[in-house]
Amino acid sequence: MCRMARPRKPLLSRDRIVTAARTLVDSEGLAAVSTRRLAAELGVSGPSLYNHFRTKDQILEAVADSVSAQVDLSMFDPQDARDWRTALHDWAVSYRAALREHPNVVPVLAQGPGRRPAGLRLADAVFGSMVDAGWPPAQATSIGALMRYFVTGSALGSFAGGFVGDETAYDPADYPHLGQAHLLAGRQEEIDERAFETGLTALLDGLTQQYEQVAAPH
Amino acid sequence: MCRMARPRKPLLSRDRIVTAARTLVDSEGLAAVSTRRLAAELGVSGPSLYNHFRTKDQILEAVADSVSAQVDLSMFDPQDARDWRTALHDWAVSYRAALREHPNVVPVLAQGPGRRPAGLRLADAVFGSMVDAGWPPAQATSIGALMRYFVTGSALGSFAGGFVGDETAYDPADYPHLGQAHLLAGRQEEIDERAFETGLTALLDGLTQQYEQVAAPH
DNA sequence: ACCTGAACACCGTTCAAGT
DNA sequence: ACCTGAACACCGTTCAAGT
Repeated sequence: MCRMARPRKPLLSRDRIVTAARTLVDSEGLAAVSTRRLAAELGVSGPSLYNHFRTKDQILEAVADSVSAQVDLSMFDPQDARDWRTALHDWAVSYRAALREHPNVVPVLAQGPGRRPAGLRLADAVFGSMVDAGWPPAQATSIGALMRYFVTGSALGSFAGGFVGDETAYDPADYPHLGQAHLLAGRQEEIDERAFETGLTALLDGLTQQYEQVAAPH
Repeated sequence: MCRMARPRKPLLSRDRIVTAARTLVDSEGLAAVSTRRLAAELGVSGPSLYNHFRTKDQILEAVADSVSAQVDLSMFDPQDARDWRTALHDWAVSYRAALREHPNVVPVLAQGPGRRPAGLRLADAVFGSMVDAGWPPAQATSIGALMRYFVTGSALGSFAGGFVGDETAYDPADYPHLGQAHLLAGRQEEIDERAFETGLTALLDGLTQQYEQVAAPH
């Protein structure tokens, strides 16, 4: 009578599902992620996923959070010697690099609210570090927000990638200043990188100016 | 024998479809836009849309472009007296306002490449104006890109909206600095607005510093 | 507890047929 | 040219059934 079932350990776990979903969205895009396709990738039937997640959207949220979790936050550790400006710069670079490794996930990450644990950890670390550096709390909140705007915006859509390489694509009558625009297409990585660095430097320079007026070093 | 058909004028047009799609996405979100639903809203059957657009995605692209078209560009007119910094500021404000009126469209707008006519007109106007103001072309390109990053990022996901209003939501053990975070939920509009203005000012302050070094006033 | 197949109410898109 | 209904190959999700 010893027929207690359950030696057969579970085929699925939240972790296995998230990993498979991230792999799929990385390689084939958001549109390729259907519950049936994802389940097939995992060797199970579609409805099985619903034992681990309530909806497909929650799977994608978990994927987004797993990307946020890859952002380095060590520069905000209290024992780290970096000043706030350097810490913010290094964080932004690490943040963007993490998103650029999973560009197809960025729309989910950028749009969904920050209810995800790893997203909250980001917000907590930058806020705490800025306050510790002497920024008033309201300003520290703004800094977390505006850095997020800039980094997700830069990771979301390539600017240069939007141009086509065809020399005849931009009629001077319509776009008088885009005569060289077709040249952007071939160097999009470089151009987006430079724009990101230019913007980040400007942002930090501007914040440094504000800091001198409002901050109270503790 | 005078039976030439076609007095019955077309029921649909690209314009009517785009307007209906924009209304639908504004009121019920991107997910509510299906070809069948959109067609029903227009009083026709689903496949009719394919006489005017090749795919549903192209309908959404056209919606995105119609939003870009609402961005004011008059501050870049050569006869406008505003200096480059003021023009850039006013443009960013108008740009963000247009996106905020159609928040559900922003993911499409931010992600899709800038092949859309109105999107190209934006890029053309800001690039031309910055070059005219004395910025080297490579820098003018960067400015167009980084402003787009910041504005679309700020319109895409509310920062403050990501927090819940529940006081017990953020365990201090997990998020030591988010003790007041639940207060953000009630004032998200104000907080996002302030973060946008703070970031924009920092960006323009920083660019002004760079301008003094690199630009050659003509 | 966790997985399955069947089923429901949807999708985007194609196509032959009508006017 | 422009619209239709029927059809194809899909969707997300629920649910009763199995172990």
